[in-house]
Amino acid sequence: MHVLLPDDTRLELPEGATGADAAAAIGAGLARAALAVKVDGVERDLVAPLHDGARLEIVTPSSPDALDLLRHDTAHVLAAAVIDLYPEVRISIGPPIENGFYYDFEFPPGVTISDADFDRIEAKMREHVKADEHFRREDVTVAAALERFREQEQPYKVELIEDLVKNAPADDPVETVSLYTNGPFTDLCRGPHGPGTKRIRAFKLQSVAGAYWRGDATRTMLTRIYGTAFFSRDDLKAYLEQVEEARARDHRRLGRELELFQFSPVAPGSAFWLPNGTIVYNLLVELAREMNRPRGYTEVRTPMLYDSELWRTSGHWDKYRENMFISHVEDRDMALKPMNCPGHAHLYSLQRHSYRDLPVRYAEPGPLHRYEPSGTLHGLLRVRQFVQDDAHIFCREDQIQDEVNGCLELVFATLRRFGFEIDVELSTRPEQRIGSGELWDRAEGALIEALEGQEIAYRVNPGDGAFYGPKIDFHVTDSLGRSWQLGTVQLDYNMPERFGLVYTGADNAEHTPVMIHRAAFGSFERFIGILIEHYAGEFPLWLAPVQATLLPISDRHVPYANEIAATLRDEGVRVDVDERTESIGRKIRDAELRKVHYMLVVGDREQETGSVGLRQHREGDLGSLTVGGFAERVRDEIEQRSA
RNA sequence: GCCGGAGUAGCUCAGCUGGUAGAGCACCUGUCUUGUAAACAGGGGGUCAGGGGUUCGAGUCCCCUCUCCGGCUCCA
Repeated sequence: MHVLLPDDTRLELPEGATGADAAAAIGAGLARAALAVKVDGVERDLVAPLHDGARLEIVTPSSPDALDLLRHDTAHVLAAAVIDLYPEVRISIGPPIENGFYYDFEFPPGVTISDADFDRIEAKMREHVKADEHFRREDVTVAAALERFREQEQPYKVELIEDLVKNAPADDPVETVSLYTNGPFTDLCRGPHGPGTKRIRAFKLQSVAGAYWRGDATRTMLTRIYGTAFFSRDDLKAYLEQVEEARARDHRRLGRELELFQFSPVAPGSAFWLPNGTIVYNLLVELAREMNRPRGYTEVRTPMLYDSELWRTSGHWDKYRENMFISHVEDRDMALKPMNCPGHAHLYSLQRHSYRDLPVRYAEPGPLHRYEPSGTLHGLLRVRQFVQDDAHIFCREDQIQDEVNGCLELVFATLRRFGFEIDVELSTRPEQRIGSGELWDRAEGALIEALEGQEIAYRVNPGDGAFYGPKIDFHVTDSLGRSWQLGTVQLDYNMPERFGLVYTGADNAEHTPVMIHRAAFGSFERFIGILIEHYAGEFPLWLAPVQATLLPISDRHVPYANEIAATLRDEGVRVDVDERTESIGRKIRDAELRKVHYMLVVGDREQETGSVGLRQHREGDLGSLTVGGFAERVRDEIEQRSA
């Protein structure tokens, strides 16, 4: 028989040859490196027999999916080690994930695992690795597998098999399942696996966490152990260093170090913005206003606290009440707004509107409150009080196209400034929805037309739209390669209906407007959290709380420093003066640690010539410059407002 | 909210199996008057998250509450 290799060469092999045989036939080095094979594009074990004419690809450590395979192997080794240590443990699933793998266990009552146990577990794992246990596959009948796992009192495995059978398509019923065994440990597993545990050279257990069985909050909480694995110790080390780098950029840490914001137990989930952070915050709010103004938005201010009647009208009382702060006063239920849309819809209804007035575009950078469960709070990225840069557009059907186009343009213009890569996702009609199919066709069509009209590449996320309409989401990738959902544009036929919104048409009849919800930053809180990590705390000049700091050589130069500071402030530069009685070396060091862009050293020389000694963050000494020259340079740089 | 972990000076942390709280940085004072990443000396500062319990004695052991951290569910 023969197989075809990726470069289309034909490889003759004896009947019944395996992937390992094929690798050996190609070369000894490849045979040693081989982990698995891809037969006609499907991953298989190295020891699986090949069929005549198969397209064959040998999976080695340099193959794209090889790390997943290795990590899956490692997850099995973890389970084997845990069973060694806790024979009573119940096992569930253990897949590879983005940067490693996990395995979920149910430990016997009273047993808890913490990272203090990792040494013991890792030592056990190393025994399995050292033994170079081979991964052996067997295909058994469903009945045999069920019996086996029932006997071993592994209810999660039993449930998995039962569901496999239940969920199989009628024309392709599941009759057998595959089991993989390494050493004493057998697991239900689709495979494939590498040849043996010896390939697991560099692994590390990382953390332990609770995880609901099957991600369902009503079911058992299992103990999840996270780990990672690489083909070489160097790769593992590099990865751990990268994790360390991300930790150093943690916005919660930088927020405190740079005196941007703090949190306090007296207001969980709500930031206290310090003066430096407030500067950044206000600059972003101002940017949002500047984006809105020329695009026909008007700013409005609506109440924070509303009678429950409003929330019943909007549907929030049914669908969103658990996320709202509610208080009972004078026999009425009042709730803080978690979103602006109902207030804006109500505001629209307070006035009469003619078709000539539309579109009406309301923006409101005001605080929102959402009751987020305590366990979900996370620095600025998940808070209970925040401000969205959202706006609501009320328009006629025939205006949707232009308005959506305008929103797309605005979101891109806003986010691009920060040096993010932007991915666009279109979410279409969900199972649970309101409105006719025809309405959805129109709404989705309008979004698609806008995206394609502007030649924006997008991914479709079928069924993930809001119940009232389809949406376009904007995801950005930060400097650490992490993805965040920020902006959104949503079409809404529902809210205007519920609020009975109307406009008078050219035909003198009343018509229902369409509502568009849109935001570019999402929330300022989350956006600043992301920005801090994206820039590692080194904001671009236009956003930096302190743009320049005056460093007098000695006390007698302080008056001159203050004089220059006053001049620069007049020019709109944010500047401070280090008046401490400290050495210049010390002042420079502290300014560098504060990540201040420009350090202006002033001593006798500068005072005599009316200049400043310019030093730039990370760049070092740039020589001397006149005060006017520096002011001009900084002003230009600030005006560009670029990342 | 759920599971696990943690909470000691403003920050980072030490404090062995219970025996009366410590370091570095920061802060304050004094001396030095500094030329491109840390001058020197002295000093103040803690109901050991809060409450209850065990004990002759609790930062240390037990229980409850709060907050934070890592996840899960959820989410801008």
